Amino acid sequence: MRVLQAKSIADQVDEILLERIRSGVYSPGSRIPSESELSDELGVSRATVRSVLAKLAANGFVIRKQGDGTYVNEHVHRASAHFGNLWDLTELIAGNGYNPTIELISMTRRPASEEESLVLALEAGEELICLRRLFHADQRAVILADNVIPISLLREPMDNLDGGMHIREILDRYFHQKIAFVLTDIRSTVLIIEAQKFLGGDAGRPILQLQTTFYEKNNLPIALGLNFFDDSFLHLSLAQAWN
Amino acid sequence: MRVLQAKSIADQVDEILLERIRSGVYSPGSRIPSESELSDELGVSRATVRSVLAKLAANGFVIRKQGDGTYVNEHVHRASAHFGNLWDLTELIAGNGYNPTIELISMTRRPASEEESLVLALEAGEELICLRRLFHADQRAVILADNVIPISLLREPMDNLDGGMHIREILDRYFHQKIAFVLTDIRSTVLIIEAQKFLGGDAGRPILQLQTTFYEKNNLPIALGLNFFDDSFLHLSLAQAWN
DNA sequence: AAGTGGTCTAGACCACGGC
DNA sequence: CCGTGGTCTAGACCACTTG
Repeated sequence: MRVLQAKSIADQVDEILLERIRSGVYSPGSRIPSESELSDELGVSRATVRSVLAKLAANGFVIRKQGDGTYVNEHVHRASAHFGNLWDLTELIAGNGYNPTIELISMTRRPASEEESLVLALEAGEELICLRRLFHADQRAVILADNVIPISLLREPMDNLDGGMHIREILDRYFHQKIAFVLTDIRSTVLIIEAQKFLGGDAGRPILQLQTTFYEKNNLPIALGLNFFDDSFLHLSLAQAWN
Repeated sequence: MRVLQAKSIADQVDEILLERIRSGVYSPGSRIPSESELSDELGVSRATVRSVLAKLAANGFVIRKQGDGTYVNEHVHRASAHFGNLWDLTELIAGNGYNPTIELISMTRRPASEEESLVLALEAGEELICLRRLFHADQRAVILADNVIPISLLREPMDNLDGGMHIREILDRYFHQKIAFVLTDIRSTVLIIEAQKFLGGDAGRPILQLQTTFYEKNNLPIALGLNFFDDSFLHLSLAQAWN
């Protein structure tokens, strides 16, 4: 009996193939079965197999060669991030080979700054909920993540907040908002004292800063993220297929 | 008479829709015609229209709402980079609203370092061709780009090299290599004196560093890139759709 | 020549949202 | 209810690579 909603056929095929790649059933550098063979074996149409392989290729897991076959990419394991989840910090930590945990530092409220009001399209003085969390990779603090959300969007009481939730889950559960798309600015900055308290090491050293704006489907901004990212320990590495 | 190879139907549809979005025929925030209407108007199947709309949505140009319609995303103009071309520096400069130009600083040859030999899978002491180029945004130097390629891959004399060529074109024309996929590490560092000579400003200030490894279709590394990126002037901003 | 991936079509059914 | 996008199918033809 299924507890959760059934997944789409394509998602199931995606999981099967990724599992085979990760477990080595399809070994690095080797050729995997053809589209026709996979569609026969899995009992789905070739179009469905193709849509999955296209996604895997775009993320660099496989390399496709017309007239030849589809091969497992042996270098993609170096990548820590993939398209569509650049702002998923737990996956980023896991992609670096560490076990991610999230620690809730504080949850406060304060009026929005001028810049925040502008970006979030708020009236002057509207209040924000500020979430400060610390992401650990195997016990080591690596990302300080601040998120701010207008309090006017709050729909459910935020008692007993589980700090380990993904920002997407928090927005869904307490604000009834679904993320439609995301803009991420990647910047280089120096580690400020306030962040150094959490991340340790030398203040003033170069560090990555990820500034994220979350939008819902009607193009309205619903939240901001400001992440200080210790890239001396964690690598931000992107795989991209050509075409 | 066509001079170049005919483009695929999907690519043509892609160009048409992007042009309509950019020119405002489909104005920001408005709903564009449905899949059926587009397939009727353009004389292509709905599946083809869908594949194009899926690509546009993944890059944030449009937002799709089941049961409602497809809308032009009014915020995507802030993005300067899109998936699949993070390493395309001229597009990145253009995405920031500047006119990109490339200046060839030097072309030299030297033996590979130990690390380079490792990454490029070379024998000890093999020689590299080193290309140093400076990317300008409206006359202002913004990216110092070094590329190294094993000399053993060279297939054509590199006389009269056009420094303005894309690295992909250089690899194709002079080395007969086609890029299959790319790994890019994004790091934060401080501006070293050697790069400061070209980029100006204060040495020691934080700066982005993009380290790229280029692979051909057989999983063999063919080139490296090391880009110093002045993000105090140019923004690295990525748009991502949620699903 | 045979087999692969690349492209495209026509049509079916479903899930969702606005009217 | 109707129209929208989401999913999936079966099949055709093409372009390319390899033996």
